[in-house]
Amino acid sequence: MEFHQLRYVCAIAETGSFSRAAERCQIAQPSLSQQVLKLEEDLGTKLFDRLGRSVRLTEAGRAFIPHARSILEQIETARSSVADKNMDVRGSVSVGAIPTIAPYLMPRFTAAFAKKYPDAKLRIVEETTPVLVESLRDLSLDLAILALPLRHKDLELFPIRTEPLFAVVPKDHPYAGAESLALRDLRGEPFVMLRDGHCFRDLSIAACTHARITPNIAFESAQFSSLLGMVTAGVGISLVPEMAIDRNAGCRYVRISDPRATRTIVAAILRGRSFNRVQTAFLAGIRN
Amino acid sequence: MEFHQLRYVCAIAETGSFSRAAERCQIAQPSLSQQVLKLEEDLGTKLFDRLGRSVRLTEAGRAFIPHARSILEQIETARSSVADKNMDVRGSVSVGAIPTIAPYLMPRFTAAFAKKYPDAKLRIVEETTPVLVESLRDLSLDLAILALPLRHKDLELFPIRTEPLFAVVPKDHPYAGAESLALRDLRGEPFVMLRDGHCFRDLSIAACTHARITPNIAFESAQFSSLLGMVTAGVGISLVPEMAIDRNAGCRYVRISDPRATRTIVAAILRGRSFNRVQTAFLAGIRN
DNA sequence: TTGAGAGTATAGGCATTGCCTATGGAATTT
DNA sequence: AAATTCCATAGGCAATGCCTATACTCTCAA
Repeated sequence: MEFHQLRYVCAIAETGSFSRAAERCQIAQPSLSQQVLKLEEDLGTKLFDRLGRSVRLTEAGRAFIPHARSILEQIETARSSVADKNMDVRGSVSVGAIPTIAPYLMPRFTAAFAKKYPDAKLRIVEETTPVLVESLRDLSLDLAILALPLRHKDLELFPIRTEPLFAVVPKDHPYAGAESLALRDLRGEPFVMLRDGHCFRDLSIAACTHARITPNIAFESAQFSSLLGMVTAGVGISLVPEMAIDRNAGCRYVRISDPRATRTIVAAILRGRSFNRVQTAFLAGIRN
Repeated sequence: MEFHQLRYVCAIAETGSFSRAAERCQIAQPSLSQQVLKLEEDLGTKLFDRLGRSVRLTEAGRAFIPHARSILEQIETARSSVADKNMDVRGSVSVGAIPTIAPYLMPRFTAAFAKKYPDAKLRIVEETTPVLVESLRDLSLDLAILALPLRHKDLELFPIRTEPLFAVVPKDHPYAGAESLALRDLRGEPFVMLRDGHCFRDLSIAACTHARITPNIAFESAQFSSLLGMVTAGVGISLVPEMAIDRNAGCRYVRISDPRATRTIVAAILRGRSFNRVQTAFLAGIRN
């Protein structure tokens, strides 16, 4: 039994003629005749009586045709359900972002995205890189906004942006009015930094090590805003990515001139994943 | 979209692996892989994510699989419904018989048939040959028990029995004690016969004509029993087929020795008709 | 009664399809 | 690091579905 055979027998049942059914199905009449014969052999019974020049359903045929019609209808329903799912703007997307990106990138972007896809279901989580990578792997997250470097071959990465690092200094700091400075200029300064586990801390230390300075870490925290408060209080200076600049705080931001003092933000997905319309739109949107 | 593709994707959904699905479907894994790819191209979306060495349904796949399962189930239901109909002992059969056969053949046979097929639905009608032939043609009858000669190419005939003709004479007739007689011996005798429209009348007259006698028809009726009454009363003699012999009547039956003085009874169906189990059984039964 | 027309069935040919085996590529396990 | 496992690709081939041509039968009109 094949689908085209079902289409042919239904066409015969509707038109009352092999020839007209063949026209409707856009095949030659002998081809249709052969396929009907084949189906009848497969089922072990005649579906049509050939009475001279007219054709009539047999009892078995009358029993069969409603099933055949239903199957063909369900094929269309199956196609539609897949097409709908594929184009559904009511889909969901789960996105993770690391804490040094989430508060600066996600609010504005997700507000704009929700406006564009009002029926989409967004789920945003803020976690560290290892946690987010694991969630991508177990498929509880569709997308993660991370920072390089990453060494996961099973992830497919889409660059979003590369931003310079800035030194945050107290208002009365000698470098407060400088247009830029080199990392080596910060040798001997006390630092306030994110604690272990944050990839930005690793990035900062890597940049310092490359500039041959060993940062004296006077204070650690889990969020930039705490760090900024400490800088304002004169406890020490810090490094932040450009997106974390807060113009209203009592600090000054000075661009780091070292060419390697940058952070590349990426969107990461698990390699091999297929996405629905909403997920695809989110990924496309956040890259622009 | 083809049935085998649906079988393959359902097997993957159930086993979680292309390789195990291929085993279950008894085809090589590359063949299954290609068919899944073809279905995905046809639908325009991925049904499965290939994640390293594991496979997982996509959203579109999760939407599709229930439909695919339902379609495959319905295919089996369709097959079953046809097979059931083909083997159903509760089917119906409509049979016609001409008046010179019906009262002698149908009662005993239909009683035996009803005992053998208690759930079958029998419908028996008694009509003349032209009416029965027309009913076969418009499909209101499945089978007709008729007598030769017939000249209908659209009918398929199955011989039941050939029986000799008998002369019916009064008890005190000179031939009453004869073992047999030739038709020519009846020249000059008055006849009582069935009226026009009955094929047995045509048969009788044809036999007489062939024997070179012109029967003097003193009385006509529509049934043998009336004819028998007239013979008993001495109004004339008659011809009857063997099956119409009534041993309890006040007449004597003498076999006609002319070799052409016979009647062949046949079961007739419309050429090209397919039959259900009950109709097939009836036809087979009445031929034995 | 005869010939034309209409409809289904058969025959043979051919492009396409579904399956095969062999093997490549990548991930996972030992 | 090597072996194993799983899916994907490649090339070959038998089976299939369609084609055209035509046979056969029935119906209709002259």
